[in-house]
Amino acid sequence: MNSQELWVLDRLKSCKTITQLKQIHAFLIKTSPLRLRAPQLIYPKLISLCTTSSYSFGANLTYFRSILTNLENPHVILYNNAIKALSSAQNSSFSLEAVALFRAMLIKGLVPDNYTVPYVLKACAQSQALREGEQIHAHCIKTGMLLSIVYVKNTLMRLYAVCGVIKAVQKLFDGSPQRDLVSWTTLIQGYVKMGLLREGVATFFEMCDANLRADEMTLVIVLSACSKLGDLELGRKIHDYMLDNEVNSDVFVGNALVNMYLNCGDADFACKLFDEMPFRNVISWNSMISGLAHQGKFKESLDVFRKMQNIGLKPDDVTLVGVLNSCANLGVLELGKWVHAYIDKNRIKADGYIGNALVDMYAKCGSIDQAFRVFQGMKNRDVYSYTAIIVGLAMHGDAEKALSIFSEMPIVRIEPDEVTFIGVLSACSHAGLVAEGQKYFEEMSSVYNLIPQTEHYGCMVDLLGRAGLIYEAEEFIRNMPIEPDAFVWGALLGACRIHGKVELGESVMRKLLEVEPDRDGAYILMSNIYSSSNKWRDALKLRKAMKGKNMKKTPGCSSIELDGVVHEFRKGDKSHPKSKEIYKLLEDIMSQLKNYGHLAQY
DNA sequence: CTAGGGTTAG
Repeated sequence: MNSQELWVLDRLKSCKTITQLKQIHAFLIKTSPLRLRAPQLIYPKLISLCTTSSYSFGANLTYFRSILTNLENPHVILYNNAIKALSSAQNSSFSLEAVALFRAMLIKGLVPDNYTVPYVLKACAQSQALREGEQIHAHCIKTGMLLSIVYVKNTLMRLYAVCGVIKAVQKLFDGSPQRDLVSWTTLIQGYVKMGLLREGVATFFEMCDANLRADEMTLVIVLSACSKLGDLELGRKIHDYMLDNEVNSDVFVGNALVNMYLNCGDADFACKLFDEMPFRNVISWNSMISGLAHQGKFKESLDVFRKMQNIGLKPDDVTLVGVLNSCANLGVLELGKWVHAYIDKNRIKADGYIGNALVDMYAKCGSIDQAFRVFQGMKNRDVYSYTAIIVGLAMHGDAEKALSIFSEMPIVRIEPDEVTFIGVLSACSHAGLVAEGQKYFEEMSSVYNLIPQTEHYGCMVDLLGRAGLIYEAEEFIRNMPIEPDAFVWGALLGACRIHGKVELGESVMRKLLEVEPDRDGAYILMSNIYSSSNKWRDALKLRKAMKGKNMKKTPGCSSIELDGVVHEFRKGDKSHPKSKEIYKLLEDIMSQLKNYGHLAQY
């Protein structure tokens, strides 16, 4: 090899960009005796550049393909590398390109080996290309690969699992002579992905019975199933299994454990585990932030976010969605606005999850105009975006705008779902639009194939009841195809309160107590009905009857934000450091109100 | 050069 050739090879080694690579390529063709071997020399570097750095296949696909087709007698490995590289790209068109390469090599007479097939199947799974996957499945049956290579069978199972064809996953699993840990894990994953959580966990126990020992990956999936089930007892069982079998707790497992304990309601233990984790990543923090919010511990969730800020860990979009969710539920507009500014500053696009969370946050914090602006600024709106703004507008009493936005949905071809209709019906209810509400309720099933849930029946009872159509509301409940629950009876009792229906109220209260005997809501509403009809004696009797029972009280709770700190107040709560002064001020206000002739209502 | 892992809204 002469010095010029060595120089070229050296250049190739240190080449860092596609542009440089193309220059070397041009040089090779024009002046080097190596020109015939140019594709062979360029090709590996091109693959590695496309896979290791930010150079996307998208921009270089044509170049990439031209090199590959110019290779003389390309070895299967070259195709394998290309397919592997394409299969790890995010873009689904690259996955189809991987399938195209697979076809091309078959046409060239090359025989795909036990590496090619898992790669191309991975590409299919990534883009959920079920049709293409099925064709490759057929190829594997014909060549006998399916039976002889466990990798092939497992990646095929994975393809069907991500496409939601759980029956095909199970069939492959059942028909397989050798099942390793990956086969079992993929089967479990298939069930969990489909929401068949119990089946997934049952499969895990079957696996244990088959004397296979689970590793970290399997357990992460099983823990996430327990988390979604909210079954603490089951979750603890899995945790015990891990301790018994000395499963190594890496950051994935740690996160899954924290998440499981949070979603199953043991927040204290979750915090303890979180604190003890030797290594935490952004997902650990996200798990805490959204998990605490899931448990209604919004203030604690924001405290965790603040700690995350203090250690200087950069939040990602999942963090921000969680924080916005907590802001929305606490009404903490200031922090919500800060998140919005942060999003703008970091050029995160306010679309998808983030946009929807922003709309919801502004709506729940009372800035409906700002919510609307964000909604309008979103490029990609989905059913969640529409529902957030419709529910928000309904909450703010702007039924007209809520319904007008709802009427846009068919034009942009977004199907409303059950929650959208909660917004639509409550908009009608608050505006007294009885006929419209009835029309929408009817359309829910006749046009959109949605089955009304008790919440929707509750909205309808509220709609009729508020409008004073108490008899119609009762009739509506009698004709319900499902058993009325607390939602429905509560709505009717509320209507009795507004319209001073004492006798009906008494019978509705009994119904409400039948379905929800241990909550105080029915008593409170009824005692309010008595009080507002000046039946003080009855109100007092009811309060006394309540005291004798051990009722679950829905605690009155409010919060304010001051200089970035959330202060939370519960009924009878004296834990705030300035509690004495606060109560003193409240008393002052009450006595001043009295002086102005205001009578406390309850 | 092979397969299976965690967090996300109304």
